[in-house]
Amino acid sequence: MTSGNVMPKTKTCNELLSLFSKLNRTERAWVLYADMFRLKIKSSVKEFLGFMEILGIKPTVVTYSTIIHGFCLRGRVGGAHMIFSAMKGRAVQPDSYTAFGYSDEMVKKGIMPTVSSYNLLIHELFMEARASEADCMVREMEEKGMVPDAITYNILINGYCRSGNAKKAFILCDEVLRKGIEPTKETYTSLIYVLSKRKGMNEADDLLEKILRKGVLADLVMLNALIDGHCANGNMERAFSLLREMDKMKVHPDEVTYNTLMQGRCRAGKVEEARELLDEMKRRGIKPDYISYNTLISGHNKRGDMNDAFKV
DNA sequence: ATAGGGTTAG
Repeated sequence: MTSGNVMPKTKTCNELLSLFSKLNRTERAWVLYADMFRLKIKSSVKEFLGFMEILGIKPTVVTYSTIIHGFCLRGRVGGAHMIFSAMKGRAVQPDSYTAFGYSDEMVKKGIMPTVSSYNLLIHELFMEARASEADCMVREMEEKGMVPDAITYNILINGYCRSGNAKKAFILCDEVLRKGIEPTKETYTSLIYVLSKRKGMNEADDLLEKILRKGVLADLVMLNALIDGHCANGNMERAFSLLREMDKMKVHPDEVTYNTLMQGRCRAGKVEEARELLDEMKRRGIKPDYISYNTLISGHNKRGDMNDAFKV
């Protein structure tokens, strides 16, 4: 639990604790020993499964999903894919990872991928920019009679938005609505983000209005993305009117909001006005970060007034 | 029980 660079989440800890509480004293000693031991060796997952086996605790699909997640977080993508293949009963290369049950033995033990396991892998494929394979995964799920859930769709929509494929993202959003799944505010943020990046500011504004009408509360990240779109397209008036709307909606702007606005003003050659925003954010108790200063310094630099750049 | 989620510079 303590090894590695990934902090366990509360729920994970609860899981381990509940596991722990089911053990007798000797077994607890073994687990503690295992944990201590894991700090000194690399193959912690193998060890963990090994001790589980010794203790007669059978891993479930959740155990393996948790392991897949851990591998993804640590960038051990190959391992993640292999465990998933093993869950599907596909023969995997008999190497060190298969030693403790990552093999087609899993199917015999009744370990089959769930929607959650698929979601893990679909997300991983998007992180690796392997969108078409992610699509195949969804089809594979559906062929097996599994139903993609809201999380599956959020992964897909966000993935396509990040790669700039707005069309595909909107098609998926329609599909979600058709299926009666309620998109979340994060889904809409992804869509506003992609519209803003693709200069579709009218559509982005319309979408925000539609969302608000639906009763979904606008939030900071969503509005920041929209403000950035307007700044990038030189519509500073609209950007600032959104800032005022934020205040009205009691959504408190943060350093990202102000950095975005400062950048917009710098881009328009209004470095002094951008500098005023630095004071304004300080007055409002928002702490400028390194991006705030970089933005102003490079704004001055572009104009060649190095003295002012140093004053920032 | 495990899984997803967003914004700013260069």
